[in-house]
Amino acid sequence: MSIHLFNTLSAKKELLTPLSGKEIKMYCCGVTPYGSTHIGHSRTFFSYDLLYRTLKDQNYDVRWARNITDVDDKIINKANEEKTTCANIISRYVNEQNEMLDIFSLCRPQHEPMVTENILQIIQIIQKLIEKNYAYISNSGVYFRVRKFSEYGKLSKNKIDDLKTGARIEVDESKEDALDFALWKFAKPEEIFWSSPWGDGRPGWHVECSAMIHSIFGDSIDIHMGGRDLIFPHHEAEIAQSEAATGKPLASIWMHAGMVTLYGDKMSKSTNHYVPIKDFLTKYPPEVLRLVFLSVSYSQPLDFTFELVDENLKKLCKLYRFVALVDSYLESKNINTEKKECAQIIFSDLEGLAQKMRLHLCDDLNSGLALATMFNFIKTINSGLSKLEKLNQNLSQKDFDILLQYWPQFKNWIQEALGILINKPDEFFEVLRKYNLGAEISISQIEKKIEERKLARDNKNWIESDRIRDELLAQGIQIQDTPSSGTKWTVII
RNA sequence: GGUGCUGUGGCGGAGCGGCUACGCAAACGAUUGCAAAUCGUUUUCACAUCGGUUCAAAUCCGAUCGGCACCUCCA
Repeated sequence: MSIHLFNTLSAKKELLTPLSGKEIKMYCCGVTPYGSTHIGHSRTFFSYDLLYRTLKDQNYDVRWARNITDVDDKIINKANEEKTTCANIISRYVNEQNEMLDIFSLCRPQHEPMVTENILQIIQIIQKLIEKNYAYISNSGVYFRVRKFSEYGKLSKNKIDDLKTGARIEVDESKEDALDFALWKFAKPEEIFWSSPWGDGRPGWHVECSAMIHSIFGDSIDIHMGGRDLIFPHHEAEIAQSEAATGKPLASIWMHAGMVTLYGDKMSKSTNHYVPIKDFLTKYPPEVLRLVFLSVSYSQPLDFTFELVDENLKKLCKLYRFVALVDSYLESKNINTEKKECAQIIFSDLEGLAQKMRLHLCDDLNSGLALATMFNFIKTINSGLSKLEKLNQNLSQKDFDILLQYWPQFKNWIQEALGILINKPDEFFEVLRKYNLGAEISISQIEKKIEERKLARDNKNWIESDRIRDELLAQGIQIQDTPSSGTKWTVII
């Protein structure tokens, strides 16, 4: 199956054609670890994850790198603020990020380069740019000569002269042009620094990514991805540096994940308007956030609200209920032998379901349509099973065979490809119960109550049976009597 | 000011030339001891406005009016 991806560079959806064979070289911009990871960051990380999973699912041999910017003004500022070392700040937030990745089951790249591990490569690139006259040394650092790179602006579609008139950049007397950006910043007193042929200092932000890409992958990669806000100047600068140095295109496809707003305004660390991941996880199970992001296309902006999360929690419950239902059909096949076998085949679509969903994922990661396909399937099956119940008939042998062959396979696929439905339904509802109730009522207590209620119901003592149900309801537990598999419970959302 | 994205039913959100997206919410019915879940039906012209292209436009083009992002560090 061919994969089409929207390329910011060409502003078109393009067929993915790897530079070599089935190998994909992919680089994604990571974060600067100076503050708590928030929902906005995680959205971008979820987008990377979806791309990676889709490529893997299509049997590409993906080599993936995501950097950690461990040298930056903000880290230095934060360290000074807290009177601690940069290393402390970095390890604190890198750990936090890694915890987040684990909690959300986000795939990890094979390479997680740090700037400080790549100083040599950075110096080499800058050296090359100086030799080619693309860079110059001033009294505050080494700068890239933007006007010499004629294609500057090709990613963001900005024209150099438009930028200049609109720029609000502080005029730095030592720069030849206000647009020129730093490749190497000379060290101020008591700042961390490395030696270079031009003087002690540290690398500029943009050059780090170029250097890490070149040291891991070489001159060109297949896919470069990052948040939308990095298009300009970061990615534009990366293109300028790398392509000026090598004369080859840096990346074939440039992908950008949409920004997350919080009740209408952009989530951002600098404006202190954000929901930290830690806070989110005190209220909701992690899988819900994945569904929130899967429901909307990765490139579009997303307005995060708790109403939206609640809606997705309901959707997730619906998905898990369905899994539980189908599982029960597969497990209890031989129980109701007295029932007649149904002549109609209900599960015939199951065989091609994953493939249909794949088709959407391969179309610029259209996870929303993939999910819609799944929901359509659920409706068809529920409708079929509902008729079956009405006629008091059993699943056909053919259906059972289809289930046996394709259902475990499908569940496995959706876990791998979309990263959802990774728990057993019982476990999921148990996790939800903990979120809603803390430790007030245990599963064994719930089950005891259900047992008591069953006794009352058997005696047609409806008053007692309803009393027990209301009691559980007050504790957030919803009872469900099923015709064939007894009484079940779920959590009220 | 420049650049890019965007305006879809009560809400979120796909679709981007002809086909009920999907989900949530609401109402009624079936089912149920009553519920829940599930199924069925409904929520009258859903596609910002005005022009144009076309046999056909939410979808393409133009204009107008909104919203967001970037042009300074940002995922």
